[in-house]
Amino acid sequence: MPTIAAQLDRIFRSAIQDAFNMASDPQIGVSQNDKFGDYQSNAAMGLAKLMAEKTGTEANPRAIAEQIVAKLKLGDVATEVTIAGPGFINVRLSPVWLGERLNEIFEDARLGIAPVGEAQTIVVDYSGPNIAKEMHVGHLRSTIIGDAISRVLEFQGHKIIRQNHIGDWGTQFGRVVLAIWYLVLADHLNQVEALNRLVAWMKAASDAKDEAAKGEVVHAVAELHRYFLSQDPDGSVIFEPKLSSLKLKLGPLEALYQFVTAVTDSKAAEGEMIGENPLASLPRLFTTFIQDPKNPANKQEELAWRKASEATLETCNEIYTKLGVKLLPGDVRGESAYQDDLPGVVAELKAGKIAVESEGATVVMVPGYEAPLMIQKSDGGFLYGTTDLAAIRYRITKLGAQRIVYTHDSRQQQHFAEVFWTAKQVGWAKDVTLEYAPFGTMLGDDGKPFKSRSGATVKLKDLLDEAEERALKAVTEKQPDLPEVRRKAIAHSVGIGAVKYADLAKDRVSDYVFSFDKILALDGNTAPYLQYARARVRSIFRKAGDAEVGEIVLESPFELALAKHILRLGEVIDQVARELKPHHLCAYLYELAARFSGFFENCPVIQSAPALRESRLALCDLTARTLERGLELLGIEHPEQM
RNA sequence: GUUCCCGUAGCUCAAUUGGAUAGAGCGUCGGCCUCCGAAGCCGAAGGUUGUAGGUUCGAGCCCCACCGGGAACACCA
Repeated sequence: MPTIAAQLDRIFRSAIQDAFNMASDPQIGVSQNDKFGDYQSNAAMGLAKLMAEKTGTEANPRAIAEQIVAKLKLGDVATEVTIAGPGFINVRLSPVWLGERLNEIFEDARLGIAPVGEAQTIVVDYSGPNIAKEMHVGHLRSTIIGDAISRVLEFQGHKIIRQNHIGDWGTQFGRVVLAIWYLVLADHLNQVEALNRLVAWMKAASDAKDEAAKGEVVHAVAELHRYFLSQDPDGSVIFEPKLSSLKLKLGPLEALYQFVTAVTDSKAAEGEMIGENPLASLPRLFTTFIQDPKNPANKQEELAWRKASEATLETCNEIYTKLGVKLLPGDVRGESAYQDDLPGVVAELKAGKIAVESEGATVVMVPGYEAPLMIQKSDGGFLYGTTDLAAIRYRITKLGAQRIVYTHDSRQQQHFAEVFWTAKQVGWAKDVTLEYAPFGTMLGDDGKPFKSRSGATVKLKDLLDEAEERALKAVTEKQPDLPEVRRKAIAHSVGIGAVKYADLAKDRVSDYVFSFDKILALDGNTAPYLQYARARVRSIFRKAGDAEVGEIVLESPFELALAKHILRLGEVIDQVARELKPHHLCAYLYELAARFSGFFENCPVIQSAPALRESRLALCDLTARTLERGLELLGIEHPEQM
């Protein structure tokens, strides 16, 4: 069944055609105020202006509205059509017709929402964590929003290809390899404690911004480094043999990675020589090794990099599972996957005269931007823009993408604008829609970026754990008699759902303030409220026993208000898909729960006479199924009982 | 310096992308449990949409200038 808005669009469109012999958008919208009607067309005012411009004489919008209304073939859809204000055409839908529509969608698992006519292949690029770093709250929004958008587009019937463009390449890998080298050597040479002491010392010196102390640490690190090197000069004695059997864990790796970064970035590292190189240059050295991974001489570096990737992805997958996000290991195609394509990308851009040489580097001058998009450094190295362009080309030519959606934070706005422009200019994305769905920062109660009390970035896992713990506390308080397994399962659904919903319910473009108390509240636009509303509807059926569900007949205004809203799900899904903004669906579900409350308070179900009871039970069932479908499209669970 | 995003009730957020009287929740005040789940529901108070112009039948939304907050800007990703 087409949406009501779509049906009215068609009817009004042909009425305008009949009246004025012209094609025009009838501007169908839902009435804001119930007293006007249910839907309205705002076309008359625009048409009046258009005609005035054409003929040079004044046109009265109300008269135009009357001519449209005269041609309307609404059949049994509406009971009332009125013209109001400057020329609004208000339509009140027929309760009988609405009842028929509900009975029609009742039989349909998709709730009457037809798949789109022309299915597209859409790539959705989201999450994108970095290797050797645990996911933190900064990755939450991309992961959650990207997942919800994917689900909605998929439900519409599009072919969705999820792409996890992980940060698994680049100059930072020298540091990662160096960190693993320290890890392995320290372990084998009984220097773990010594290394840990240095790590703690460096952190203290960095926190205190004490340059002199940092210099001392760097000196000590260099000493340990030289000792390691003396025991295993080319990695063949300890590093390589131990590497293949190494069980690398992300936690220790990340700590050591940060340590290596702090050490090699410090000024003192320039003065500390390791063989022919200063300590600071070692990461760059490893980076050059790793950029030739197929060379047998670089086997150990390549293996270390792979270990780091595996350890990171393992942890990410745990998070994805916990979040109930539909990102699978097979969706991972990170920056490293495009390395072979980069020279070709640059060559093609140069051949097309889109990229030019500038100060020894290769850049694309994008109109409107002062800074160009860099695609090759003067030393021949490539940049993330190059990788992004290679990914676009791959997605279009190999994956057959007709639309590519990026959910990444708004700081990348300029970067994506330049990359998209370049992809269009070179011709790869000629008939492809490239869309950037940016989002703002997650803030703490203080209005500053969300951090722990000590000021550190909050690990995503810790945030989710706390949400579940708080939810468990609430469940235990309200339902102490439930067995612990059940309570934990509910707490998982509620806690994780609350975090996800809080993120999805806000317009993604602006920053938003995160507060555990608010997102877990049972009042207001929260996941627990919707989950509760749905559990409450379902409980009616437990109470009703074997009562039958029957034909829906709408009489009470509360039934009508609920019915009209249920029938709007398809319109809202269209809107979410068009704008890539899941918060419209959240607002819809919240309104649905509110209208159900009105119905529930005023319309007895079980105690009613058989025919009415059957009708109202069917309405309850449709409400529950709409809530369930909506929550599923957001990626949020709905426990049977709370 | 250039470019971009955001300023809406005390607080957290909406407003069908230019439509009618700017809506919710929290908080405040007042009601509702012999009654289908009170983790709930109903009602009241609360606004010069940062400021000042402009565009038109109509502006929270578009244009201009300010004010305030945030961000990105050549060899990191």
